[in-house]
Amino acid sequence: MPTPPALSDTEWDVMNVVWDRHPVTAADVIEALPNRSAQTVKTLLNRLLHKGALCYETEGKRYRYRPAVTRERCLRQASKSFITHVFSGDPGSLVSHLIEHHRLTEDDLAALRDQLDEAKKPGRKRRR
Amino acid sequence: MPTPPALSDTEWDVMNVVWDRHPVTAADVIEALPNRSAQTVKTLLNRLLHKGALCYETEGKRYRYRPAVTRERCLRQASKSFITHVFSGDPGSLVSHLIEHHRLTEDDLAALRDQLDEAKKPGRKRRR
DNA sequence: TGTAATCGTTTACAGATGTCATCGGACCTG
DNA sequence: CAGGTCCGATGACATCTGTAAACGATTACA
Repeated sequence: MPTPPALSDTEWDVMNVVWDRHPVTAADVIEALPNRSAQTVKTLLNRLLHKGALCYETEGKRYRYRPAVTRERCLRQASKSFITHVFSGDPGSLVSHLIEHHRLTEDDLAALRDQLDEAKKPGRKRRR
Repeated sequence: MPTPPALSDTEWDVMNVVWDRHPVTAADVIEALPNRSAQTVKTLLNRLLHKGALCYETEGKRYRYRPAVTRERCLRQASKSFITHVFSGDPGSLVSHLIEHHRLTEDDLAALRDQLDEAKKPGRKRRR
């Protein structure tokens, strides 16, 4: 279980498209990211291939890209790094900050309440 | 209200020290960050000065650094960017991810529950 | 059939990042 | 006073990022 490759902001944008709709062609990703030029997206796909975040099968001359790493693992990695540097390693203060400063919907809040109750249950296994 | 300067991971490490104990000398920061070489820390302090994140007063030949931007503003900025790219703009799913995958203490959970209750109060003003 | 549109690949490039070495001046110490 | 020390400033440098042009092969259309 090697560490998943670190992703830059724009690489996350690309990977999110791939995770959401794989398999995808370059054209699909380009269409999904109207803010970046087609060339830029192509470069990013290529870099992600080389850093092992993507894989592909050939379909005619096109590629059909797929994730080569799970979103889950990348999210953990990124969140951990973010918390370490930005929130001095304290996940609690990040959550707190989010609830205070980033508008959550009523549904979000309700879901979180449920999740907290769940997390509270005694005897629940905590992952290390 | 100009946008606060973007901070890199190592710059956050430095800024957190400054926010926690300002005013600080370079030596203070170097001591607080044993993982980086003294030279590296000095370079970071210099860059942070030039990008307007720090200011200082002279004390003899030393500098006494202070934050030139609030941690609050920088945190918002960084969290927003992180959510946008890594969590596709959905703060709720970040909070959810944190509760699931990043161990929070019982105190954290209790505090969050209180915070949620607070956030739930009807008629509470939501920021834009 | 030749020409334009597609694709992935390669090359480019400026700016950011992380890490340090070196430099010139002030200071202290013997 | 001379040599070492400490300080901030400056120079270096490899790598990463974001953005995109140029290239060669292939396909599709006129």
